[in-house]
Amino acid sequence: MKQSKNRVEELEGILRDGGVRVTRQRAAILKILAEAEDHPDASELHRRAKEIDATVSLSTVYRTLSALEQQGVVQRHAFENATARFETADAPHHDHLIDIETGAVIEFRSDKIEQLQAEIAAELGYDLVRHRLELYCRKRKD
Amino acid sequence: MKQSKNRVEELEGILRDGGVRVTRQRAAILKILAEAEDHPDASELHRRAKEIDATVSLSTVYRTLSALEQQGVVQRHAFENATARFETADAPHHDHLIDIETGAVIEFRSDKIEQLQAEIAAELGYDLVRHRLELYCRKRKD
DNA sequence: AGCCAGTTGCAAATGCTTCTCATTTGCATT
DNA sequence: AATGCAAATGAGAAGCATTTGCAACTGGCT
Repeated sequence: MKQSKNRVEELEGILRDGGVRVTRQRAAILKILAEAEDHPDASELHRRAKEIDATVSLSTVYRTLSALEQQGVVQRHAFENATARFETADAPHHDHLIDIETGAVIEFRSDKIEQLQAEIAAELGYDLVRHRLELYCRKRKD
Repeated sequence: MKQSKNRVEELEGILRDGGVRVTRQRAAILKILAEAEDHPDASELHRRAKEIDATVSLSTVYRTLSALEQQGVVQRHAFENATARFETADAPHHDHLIDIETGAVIEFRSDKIEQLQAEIAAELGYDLVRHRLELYCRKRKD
């Protein structure tokens, strides 16, 4: 929260450097993204962004997310039968554990798994470009 | 191929036991699925099924696939920005490597990764229910 | 053979996402 | 500060894969 202003300015800089204009609407969306601790979808981002700038349209949210994705500052996730969800791409690579009861998303990282994946691809004669690993879980009851 | 007739009869038995009628259309779809060596999507299945029974509609393909999925004889996969693809659920569990140039799907299995996934979930206080692991790769050139 | 809930084909509806287009706006240049 | 213009915008239409409503059929048990 305290740092989100800096973070937003940093993101705006990345956009400008990439030749992408920083409009009022985009600034609002960036702020929301920088503050988000969860993995909101487009319409949730729209809902939140409208509180900063009521003129933001859903089209613009989608267009901005695509632009941000291309600039590499946002990542799009398509979890099981759900709409696309987004997060800023500042954190190092990680995979996701999804609570199938609440939809909550927990990030994790396993270097061992990362390495095994590359090995498997290599064995099959391929170079690993990217991967998707999602664990659908239920909170342990006991 | 030689065994697909038996396989189809087996699948039909599963359906009947599950209280699901085996109609002309469903028999055609089952045959196609049993013969498929790839991971076709709904419209490809439709195309193939129509060669056996021209009356099969795309709606029925979708409805049948849902029924089969519920009976546990078919698995649905939603790979990156693509339509859902299906395969019979007879083979033991495996994950998928997708050739990002051709869309080809290769199955693989790593007990080590399976085990690591369960460990990660446990560490985070969860029970792993199911998971999705997809490797998006490019064929090694050299 | 006859019944009747389960199935079907068709078309219309969905829901997310992208696109079209007329209008506005950022911002580099005067 | 005013100008020019490509980029961006809002609103709504369009796309696309998938689902659904409905009237007409049909498995499969009696």
